[in-house]
Amino acid sequence: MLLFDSVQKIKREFQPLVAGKISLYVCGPTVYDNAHLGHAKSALVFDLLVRVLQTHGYEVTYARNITDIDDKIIKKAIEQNKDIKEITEFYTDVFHKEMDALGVRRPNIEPKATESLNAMFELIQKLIDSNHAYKTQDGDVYFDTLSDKEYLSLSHRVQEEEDKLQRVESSSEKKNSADFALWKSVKDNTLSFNSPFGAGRPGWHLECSAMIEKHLAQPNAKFAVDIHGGGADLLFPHHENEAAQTRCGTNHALANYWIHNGFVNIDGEKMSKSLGNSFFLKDALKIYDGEILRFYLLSTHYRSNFNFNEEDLLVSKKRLDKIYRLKKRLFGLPLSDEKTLFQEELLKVLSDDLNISSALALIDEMITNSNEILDTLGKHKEIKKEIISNLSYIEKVLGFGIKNSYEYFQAGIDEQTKVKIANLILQRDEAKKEKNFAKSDKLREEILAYGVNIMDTPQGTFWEKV
RNA sequence: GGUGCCAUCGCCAAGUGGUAAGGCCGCAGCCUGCAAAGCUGCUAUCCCCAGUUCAAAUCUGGGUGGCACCUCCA
Repeated sequence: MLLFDSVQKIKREFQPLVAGKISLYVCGPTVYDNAHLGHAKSALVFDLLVRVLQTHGYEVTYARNITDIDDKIIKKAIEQNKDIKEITEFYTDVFHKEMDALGVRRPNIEPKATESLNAMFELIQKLIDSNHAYKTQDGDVYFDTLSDKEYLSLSHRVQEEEDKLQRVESSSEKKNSADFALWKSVKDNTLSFNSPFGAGRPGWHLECSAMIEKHLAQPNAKFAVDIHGGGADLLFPHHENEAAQTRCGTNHALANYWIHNGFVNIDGEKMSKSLGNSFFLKDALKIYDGEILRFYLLSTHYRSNFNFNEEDLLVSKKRLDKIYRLKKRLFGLPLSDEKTLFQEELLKVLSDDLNISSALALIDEMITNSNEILDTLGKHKEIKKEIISNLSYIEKVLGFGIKNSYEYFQAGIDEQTKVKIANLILQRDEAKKEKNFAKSDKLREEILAYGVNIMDTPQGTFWEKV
């Protein structure tokens, strides 16, 4: 398995810290607003990574945090005159449901900041004890970036000399402009926790380091976890700071491999709250099937920037349709998990830093070959078994084709309409038998008016939602 | 300004030294009462210039054009 390590900037052969096991930590959402397509992309990428690693036989422990302590959450709670917990629980629940719709499996561990405070206190204390952190007169605790010789080694950034020298006169503030808060003292009545460092709130970067120590860290390994992931924008400062905290506060570095996914843009522009062009998942899911969104968002390489547009999304729908049409041709036949060459090749390309384009090309080729065989050798039992096992392999590794194929094609059509369509098809079949094609064509028009397509096959007439 | 990434057919997109995958669209055909679906065939020399090499989309240098991070952000 080759993975591109975004810190070393090369593809590296993956070697786990413990044979057969993998620890993976991914930065999850701050639950103060609806998730957008970018959150979906990130979750999908790591869902795919976990599936591929598991297919290789690794036992993966996957943790993705929920940030439920944050200034933006507090702001929203005040604005809406709601309890903070009400906000965080609501958006956590929405996030879960939306991820389910995308076929993103839940991580094994989903730690929350509010449940990880003791781990954070421990880490802060260690950093203070080792002179990597200091307390200001205001009661804040800062990480001393100058005390970490390797600071900025992750993001390969060069710290400006002026910045370094920019020592602040007042002792109540931080020593260096790059220093970041581990603990922020809070004087108001918003959201505050008691700590050995006084009442306050943790800095954002701290929770990830603390949670990793608490839930995943290998005590005697060189790295706390095998893989740490997140969106490309997190590399600096978030991951840089996490790495510094862990490096200085524990006896190991944070992660052996760093994986960062690319961005989702809309009309060539970055989605952002400030630009007001966020495409929220809840809105996307109203228009498009979750599995189509899954296919679309995964259809280009995870590190590339992704430019969302509806035309390309509809192409993804067509490609997914082809999987389901093949599945429909084999409807009702027993499942099979026979190993095939196709599966071997699929896993091989996905093992090269998740080369999804090559994987999709293999799938299209498999579908075309299978359709051709079914067209010509309709009764070939062994071949059918192979195709079925290939389809279930795609389901397992990529999460495509998980639904019942009839339900997939008829989703969103109510029962009443389904009955009407079925009746019209019966009438049309009668007209066709009588060779009354004028009538049968007229009936077809009526059927198409429901926004569905029909197809005559030797097994009868089927319909699909357009 | 600093750091880094990218530029492949009308569109999306692999390939990163050995002579251009795949999908969409389009065209032609098979199948069909006609369609739809499915199948078959056809469609690019890789932003520009120079260099290295027996050989470059792939390496080097220089352009041009996009983009990201440097502040909360997936």
